[in-house]
This record gives sequence, C-alpha cells and structure tokens, in this order.
Amino acid sequence: MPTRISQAELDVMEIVWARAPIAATDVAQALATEKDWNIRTVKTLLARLVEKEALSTEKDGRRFLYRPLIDRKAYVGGAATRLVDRLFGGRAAPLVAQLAESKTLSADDIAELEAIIKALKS
Amino acid sequence: MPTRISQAELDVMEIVWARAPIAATDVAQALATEKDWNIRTVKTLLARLVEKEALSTEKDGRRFLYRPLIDRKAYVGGAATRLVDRLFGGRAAPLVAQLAESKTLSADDIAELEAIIKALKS
DNA sequence: CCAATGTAACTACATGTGTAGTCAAAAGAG
DNA sequence: CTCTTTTGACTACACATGTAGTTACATTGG
Repeated sequence: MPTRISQAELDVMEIVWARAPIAATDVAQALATEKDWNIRTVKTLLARLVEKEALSTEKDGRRFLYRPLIDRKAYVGGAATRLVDRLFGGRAAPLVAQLAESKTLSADDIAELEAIIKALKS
Repeated sequence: MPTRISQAELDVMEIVWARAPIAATDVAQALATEKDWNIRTVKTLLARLVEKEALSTEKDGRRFLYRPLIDRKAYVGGAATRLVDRLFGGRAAPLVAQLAESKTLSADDIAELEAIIKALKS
C-alpha cells in the first residue's frame, strides 16, 4: 500500500518536512498565509497522516510534536514516477517535451537540464 | 474548474482517446485485459465523465457513442504542470534530476532529452 | 409473437477527502 | 481554588470515487 496522501494532506506534509519536529498549532500557523484553514482542519489532517503512518508523534508536555516518517525525496520521486508511467508511457523525454511546450522554460532551466543530461552521459 | 478526472476515469478516457467514437461495451471490452471491471462500472465512469463534460455522447441506434471533449495533450500537459508546480517548485530540472535518479534512464532516453534541449536552445 | 438479452437510467453503498464542531482534561490567569 | 484557554480525542457531514445492483425498454433469435 503506497500510503496515499491527498492534496490537503500534502500541504501539511510540506510544512512538517520543512520544520519537523513541529506542533499542530505551528503547522496551522505556517499554513495560515496560504490556506484559510481552521486549526481543527489541520489537526484532522495531521491525525489522518499519523494514521497513515506518514507522520510520527512524540509527546512534548501537553501537546504533540510531529515528524515525517516518509522521506520527501522518496515521496516526490514516487509521484513523479507514477505520473510518467501513467501519462507518458514511462518515458521522461515526452514529459520534458510537454513541459517545454506548456511552461516556457527559462534559459536557466535549460542550462540546468543541459547540465543534468551531461552528467547522465558520463 | 479544471475538470477533475479520477484515476479510474482516466483509464476510461485513455480508451476513448485511443478509439473514439466508441460504445460503452467496446470500452469495457478494451479495458477487460487490464482491469477486471464489470460493464456497469465502466458505464458509471462513462456517465460521470459525460457529466463532467469530459466526454460527449451521440446516439447510434439504441446505444451511445462516446467522444472526448477534452484533448489528451492538454490534459496531460496540465497534469504535468500541476505536478511540477506542486512538488518541484515549478521547475522542470529537479523533476528530471529526480527521474534520472529513480528510474534509470536508458541511453535512448538520454539521447532524446539531449535532442529536446538542443532544440530548446535555438 | 415471445422470451432471452443488450443497453441506458437510476440507485446503492463503502471508503476517501475537505472542512469543521463538540467534549473533556490540563494548564495558566487571577 | 475557579474560570478561561489550549490541546487532544472523538464525531460530523457533504461530496468524490470505486465498484456495482435493479429497472425498464428495445431488439432479436426462434
């Protein structure tokens, strides 16, 4: 079971990845600028993530601190792989071609990509 | 409203994209090799896609033929863009770097990517 | 002509997801 | 010590999604 994480849950994960260990209140605070979520909503999402074993908790006095149990890099890599497999027949090139078309890559982006390719060829 | 299409619905869309105009039965047949879905399940998915205006129908005697209303390329491009925005800060390079790490790109893939980059630089 | 079958329309139901509300215990304000 | 506030635990509820069942025709093989 590749621990399914929903959109809203992912927003919470991003905060935890960035600032773990962190308490529920602080997660809510950190999200406040972006999302207009009630603290209870954030807590529900945290609880669901704990249930899904995406986060662990540890008591800190009367409250809990949350910590990621899954690695961001691994999650993101999995998501990217799934997308490529589902929509691009598992090939990276068409994805890049598509992004090139729809996103207007900057010169920097292109240079970066070039560097990556160069490294891959060695 | 970026017409949300679910996983199962996307499987149906792929068939319709590939063979439109097509009847419900034939969609089910085409999916039979991959998915073990009841014809009713396929019909429900088709109905939901019509409701979401992702498919159009046209009567063909006693049955319906389905046809995509949204373009595969546009959909796929949107999905790729959303992924990049959500997980890679909107930058293509980290995505490619990630894929390079987790998917082991073939020599062909790399050559293709190189060609794409070259084209982008012009 | 009549029963079996194909097809669409409608209905069902568990689980996931977004978005909270209520309750109760604990801790700090006076 | 009592009242308010904070925090976790449990509950709620609508809509989405996966996965079908039931009904009512319409067609077609005999």
